[in-house]
Amino acid sequence: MAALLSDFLAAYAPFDKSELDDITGQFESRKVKKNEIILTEGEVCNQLIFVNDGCLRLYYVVDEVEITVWFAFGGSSSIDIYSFISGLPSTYFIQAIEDSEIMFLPKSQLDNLYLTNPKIQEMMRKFWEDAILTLIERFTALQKDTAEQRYLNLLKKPEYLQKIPQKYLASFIGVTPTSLSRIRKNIR
Amino acid sequence: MAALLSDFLAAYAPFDKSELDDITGQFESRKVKKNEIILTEGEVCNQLIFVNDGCLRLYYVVDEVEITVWFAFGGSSSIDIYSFISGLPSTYFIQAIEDSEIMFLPKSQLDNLYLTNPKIQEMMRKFWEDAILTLIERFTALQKDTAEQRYLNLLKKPEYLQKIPQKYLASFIGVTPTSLSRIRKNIR
DNA sequence: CGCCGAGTTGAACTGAATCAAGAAACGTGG
DNA sequence: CCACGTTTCTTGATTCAGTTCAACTCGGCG
Repeated sequence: MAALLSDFLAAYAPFDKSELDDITGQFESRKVKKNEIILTEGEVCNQLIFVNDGCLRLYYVVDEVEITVWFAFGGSSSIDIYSFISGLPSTYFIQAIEDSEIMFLPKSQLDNLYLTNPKIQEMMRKFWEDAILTLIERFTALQKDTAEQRYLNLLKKPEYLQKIPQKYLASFIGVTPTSLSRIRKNIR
Repeated sequence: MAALLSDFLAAYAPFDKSELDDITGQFESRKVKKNEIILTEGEVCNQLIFVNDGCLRLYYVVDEVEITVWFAFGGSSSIDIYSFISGLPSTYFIQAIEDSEIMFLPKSQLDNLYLTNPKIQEMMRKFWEDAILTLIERFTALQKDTAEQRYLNLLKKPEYLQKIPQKYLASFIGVTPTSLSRIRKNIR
């Protein structure tokens, strides 16, 4: 049923079966269509969003141009972390790249869980630790790698190339679609 | 005595006085001279480092060139977060920019604290949340602001300009010292 | 079949890097 | 407290990676 989500949570803290059932039972499930917007700029991201199946992308818009910063595939989470933590209105959108099934838990409910089960603190601590490692990797890549190197690294993740249109991948690695096209040409 | 550190910890979880004394008592204190290296590339960063007084910088080296990624003033922490979390050897150096007094807590001791006081989980969760907000802000600035805008933002933090040599500030905002010099020229 | 969005390609442009040389600031020892 | 050497900062000339704008091609879908 919520096996993927259970596995996801169990990776962060030593929950037993009944705890996992209790926690996953508090998530609500929802199906979203391709291109549907799950979070809009200006809203507060006050839900933990977990992708059961499909793929979401997180992006922001500057001067009419969309900058994609993250993709979430089945088995992973998709949140505007900044808004979620700070409680401030989001500057991001979350959109389904394909028909997807998502599970979400309101932050208010998470706050309750903090009080009832101390392992939730540990889970979220480790969840954030994971997020930090990813953020630092991306930050460093942006600072010290060339666009071509960043694209070569992307090639190691075939699921990205299969599912995600090139125009989204471009801003994800920090270039324009035009440049990404040229990078691909050079590599062949 | 360890008042700064107490305040720092208390900002993250509702510790009472005796808990704070207990925790801060487990930190060791050390004085370091200007230019002294506290963490070297290749070492694992297995200590929480808190700056009591002075200023440290975190940087890495690519092709003989130093890239500074963070400064820590008195009252804040200075860790290679990536190595600390992952347990992998660090790719960074931590160096004192001026004579400083630091306090540090080995990770093994932090792991013990996790077991003895559940509030420590909460503290570290919120500590990471803080770190994430900072990381995202810097990531976004690097992606969407021009070098000049990033410098203008730096101007809002006078302590940076006072204490930190320009050559360190340059890579911190993602440009070469040469470019920073030109940016400053244009602004006047 | 025709259209429309995605991707490619070319030409011109631009922000920042690089390389090199000179000026200013700093600190260390006499 | 000054003099000298070293480091930091500035400035100029050139190069380069990546952007911008525009035109064209391709492929899928109504």
